[in-house]
Amino acid sequence: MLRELDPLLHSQLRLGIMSLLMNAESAEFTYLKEKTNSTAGNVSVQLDKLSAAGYIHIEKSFNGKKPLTTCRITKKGIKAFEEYVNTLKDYIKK
Amino acid sequence: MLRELDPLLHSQLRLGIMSLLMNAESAEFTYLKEKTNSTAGNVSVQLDKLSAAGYIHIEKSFNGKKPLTTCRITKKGIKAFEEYVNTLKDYIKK
DNA sequence: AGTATTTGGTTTATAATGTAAACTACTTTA
DNA sequence: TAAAGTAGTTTACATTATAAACCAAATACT
Repeated sequence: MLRELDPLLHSQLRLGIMSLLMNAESAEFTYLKEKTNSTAGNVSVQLDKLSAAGYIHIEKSFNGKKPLTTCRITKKGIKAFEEYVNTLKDYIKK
Repeated sequence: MLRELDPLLHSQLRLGIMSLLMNAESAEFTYLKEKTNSTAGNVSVQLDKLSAAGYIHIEKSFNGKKPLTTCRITKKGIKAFEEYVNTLKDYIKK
């Protein structure tokens, strides 16, 4: 029987963000927005959800006078991502 | 930049159904319902969507007097599934 | 100097989607 | 013959994703 896929990760944009954060020590808001080819509003909402779940850590600071949002994946986030990938493999294997 | 994931396939239940159909010549409604651990209503709706997209072919017949719904993946469905998996790999690779 | 425009976001409203509950039709069992 | 089971479909609701609208500050025009 097929196992459940973590609904928080099974969303194109959130999965994309998590994927990028798995491969970088940290990433800025604008970088995530560009790489996922998404809108600022959508990225903002999804970052909040990932943060609320404890999957990422968000730090808000300033680059001179411009706001700067930096994101990092947490240990919990890494574990969740890896579990998601393991479960997913059952779905996509031939 | 991350590519788009076919939204028709990026749904737990539809992906599960397609995964099962990729690995079987055909499958009955009740089999799909059990393997995906889903409800009949949900399976019915998602089968219709996959069928409307031309990803599967649905045949309705009778097993004696009981209705029997049999599903088969189409060439288009196989292609879409394979493309989905290829795109997805960019998301889940480290 | 005043006013567009851009940057870097957040909040909110809407559209789309998934899901289960309710229903249909027929069959089997008590 | 009434109740329960099988095999689904339809419909209504709740969740979700997404973009539009908005905010605050900085920079660029004229």
